Amino acid sequence: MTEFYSGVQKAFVSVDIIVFGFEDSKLKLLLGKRRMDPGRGEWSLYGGFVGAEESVDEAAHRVLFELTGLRDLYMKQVHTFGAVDRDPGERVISVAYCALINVKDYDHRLLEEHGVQWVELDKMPQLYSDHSDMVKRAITLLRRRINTEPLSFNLLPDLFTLTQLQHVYEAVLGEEIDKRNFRKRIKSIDFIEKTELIDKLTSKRGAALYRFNKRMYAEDPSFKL
Amino acid sequence: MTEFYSGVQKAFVSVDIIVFGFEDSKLKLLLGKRRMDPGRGEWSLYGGFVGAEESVDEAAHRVLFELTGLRDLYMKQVHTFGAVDRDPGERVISVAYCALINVKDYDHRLLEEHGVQWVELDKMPQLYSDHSDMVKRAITLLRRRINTEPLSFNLLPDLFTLTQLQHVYEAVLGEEIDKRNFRKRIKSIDFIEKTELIDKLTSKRGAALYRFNKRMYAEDPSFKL
DNA sequence: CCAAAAGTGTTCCGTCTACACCCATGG
DNA sequence: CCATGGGTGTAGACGGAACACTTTTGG
Repeated sequence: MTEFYSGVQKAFVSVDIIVFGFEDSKLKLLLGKRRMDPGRGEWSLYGGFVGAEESVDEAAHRVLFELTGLRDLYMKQVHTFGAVDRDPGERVISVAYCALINVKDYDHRLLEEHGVQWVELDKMPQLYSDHSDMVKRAITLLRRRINTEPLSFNLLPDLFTLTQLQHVYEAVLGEEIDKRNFRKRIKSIDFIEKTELIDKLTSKRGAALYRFNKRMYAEDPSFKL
Repeated sequence: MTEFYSGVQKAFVSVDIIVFGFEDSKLKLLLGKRRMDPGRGEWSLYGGFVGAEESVDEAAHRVLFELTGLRDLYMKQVHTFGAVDRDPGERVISVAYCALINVKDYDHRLLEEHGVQWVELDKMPQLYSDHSDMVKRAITLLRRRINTEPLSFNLLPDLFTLTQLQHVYEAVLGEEIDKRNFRKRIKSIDFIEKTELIDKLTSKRGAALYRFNKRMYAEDPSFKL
């Protein structure tokens, strides 16, 4: 049995996480400058190695927790990158994951601690190794799925206004959306609940706050925007 | 630098390939009974380890070539499976790929040589380890993409009738499609060319043979069925 | 001559899109 | 009182879904 595995080399397996946030009507991601070789000083995603006693998914959640201090965040596997020389040092195969978080939940002290910062997607610098490809894939995934899965709420606080929600869609899809058509569609989705609460921060008149009702969604998990 | 990688264990990385074919209006896949431990005798996908000097994608193509003797087949990465104990022997992380081939191109002598056979998707047995999950993911991927990417042609010969093409869609989507609506949509796609050739094998009257024009598609790669 | 598959249009209905004005309030 | 963002409805275009009969020919 061991003979069956012989003659094949092992590899390091890592996870790299594309963490998306949303602020000022812009899609942003967490990037840092590498503090270690190889690639010291280059812009890069946050990542880590898969340990011997954890699954790849678990590793991704552990690393995301390290980075954000948050658990149970929305995260999906994006793609696995396995070019021979993608890491200049050793053979490292990396599984990219995409996470969505509400920037407001993020403890800003952690930014410095991990040497990362929020960078607007539109102003993304060139990244280390194949990390730019990882981001590209993650965005493609987001765009494909945002209309068929209730992703968007993960980028917002529990309570949000319809204008905020619309801005999320506009930022992800990169195009403007008609306000009245958007709100019409939202009204037809019954697990997006209007609350009695009103947000007076962003407008003088005040805007109704809405909430994503997970239970109601779980009962009939279909989504079409 | 080497110190940076220390304290982390390496893992075997493998590829497993879900090979879809289409015959008798049915979607089928290539499955074999494992000839080796662990899991000897269980139904399983065909796979192999990623070598030290090849990328993961290259490994997938190499393994697919081993299995089919064919190159340049349509293949996409599906998902990476990394549960700690997914392989009872060693830590093996596996990247699943999905390939589409025309059964007619497949050399049937290879079936026995590799101990595999075409199994109807609807009659798929329980598979080794997490291979059933791999198949499930691959199908989800197929269904999502068949309407937005020109996949379907990869399951058919170069020349095909519209009825055959419709059967591919019906098999993948698992539902019947209205013939007139289907043909109307096909007519509006200009890179599906009608040839002067006629297929007299499946019907007495004869059916026009069509062809997917890759060049025309490459010029304007948009697809919507 | 009949069974078996190929081929062909129209109508209806629901959905998406375009589009402009009034409201409430803080400063 | 006015600037700012919140909130609302309708008409017309478009695309998808339903639906049945004629044609050809091998056996």
